[in-house]
Amino acid sequence: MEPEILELDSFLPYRLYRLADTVSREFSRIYKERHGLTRPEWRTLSGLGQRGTMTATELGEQSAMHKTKVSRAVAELERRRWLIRTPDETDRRVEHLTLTKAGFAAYREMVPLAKAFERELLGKLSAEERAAIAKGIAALGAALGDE
Amino acid sequence: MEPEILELDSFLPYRLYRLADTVSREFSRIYKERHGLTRPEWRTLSGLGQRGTMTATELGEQSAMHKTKVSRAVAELERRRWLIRTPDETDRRVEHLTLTKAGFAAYREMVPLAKAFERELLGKLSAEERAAIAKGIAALGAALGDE
DNA sequence: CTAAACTGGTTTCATTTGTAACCATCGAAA
DNA sequence: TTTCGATGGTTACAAATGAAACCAGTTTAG
Repeated sequence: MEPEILELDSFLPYRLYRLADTVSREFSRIYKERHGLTRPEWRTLSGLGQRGTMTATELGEQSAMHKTKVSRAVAELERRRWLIRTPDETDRRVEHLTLTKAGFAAYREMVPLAKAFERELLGKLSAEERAAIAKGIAALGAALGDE
Repeated sequence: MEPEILELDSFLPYRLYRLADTVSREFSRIYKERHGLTRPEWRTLSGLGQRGTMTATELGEQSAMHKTKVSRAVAELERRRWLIRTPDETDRRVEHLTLTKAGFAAYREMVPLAKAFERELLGKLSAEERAAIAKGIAALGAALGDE
C-alpha cells in the first residue's frame, strides 16, 4: 500500500494559519510602530473603543483572549493612562474598564489606519473573491462555534 | 463628525487570525497528545515526510518558519532520532535532512489523523461553503505573495 | 590571491505566552 | 449562619518565540 502523503500546501489548518499569520504580522506593524502596542493591547483598545465599558471577562470573550493576556494588556493600558477601572457596585470582584480621553484619542487615530489596511488588502481581490473569503470565514466560524 | 468605530467582528485580520487560532489549536491536540510535538516540530516532520530530503533553509521557506524555529525543531527531531543530517558534498555549510525509519513511521501514523481532522471540519460545511473558503484563501494568499 | 560581503545554520538574550496555582469575593446549599 | 464550589482577576513559573549577534564556510570584486 502506498504511503499516504499530506499535501501541506492545501491542508486547511496550515494554509489558514499561515495566511492569518502573514496578514496579522503585516497589520501589527501599524499599531506596533505607531504606539508600541502588542496584539493583546491593541485588541483591548479596539474592544473598548468599539463597545465602551466592559469587564475583563467580557473583553476576553469578545476578543478571544485568555484571561492572563487580558489582565496584562489591561495593566499596561492602565499604566499608560489609556483606561481606568471602576469597581462594580454590587460585586466587588468585578471592575468595569473604560478608555480615558487619551485612550479614546489613540483609538480614533488607529481606526482609519485599520480600515485603510483592510481596504487595501481587499482591494487586491476581485468582488467574487471578496465574497468568497467572507462567506468561507463566516461558515467556518459558525461551524466551530467560534462566534 | 461621528467618531469612527471599527467593527472588530468583521475586521478581516482579526477574524482570520481568530479562526486560524481556533482551528490550529484544535488540530495541535492531535500531534501534541500523540507525540508531544510542538507546531514547528510537526511542520518539520510533515514537510520532510511530504518532500523527502530538504535543507533547513528549504524547510523554512516551504513551511514559513523563521530559521531559529527550524533550527530548534530539527535539533529536537534529531534528538528523537526521527531525522538525520547529511553534510552536503560541495558546500559544507549545508546539511540535508531526512527522516529516519522511526520518523517516517511517525509521519505515516499522523497523516490519516490529519486528513480525518480536515475532513471532519470541512464536513460541517456545505459544498459551496467549502468552495468559498478554498477560493478565498487561495486568492488572499496570492494577493499577499504568500505562496 | 585576499579582503569584504554574503549565506546556512546555531546560540544568546529579552519578551511573550500558556498553565496552573492563587486570592478575594460571591452564591447556593445544608 | 457556615461551608463549599464557582467566578473575576492576578501572579509565578516554565516553555515558546523573535531579534540580533554569532560562527563557519563561500562567493565576489579588486
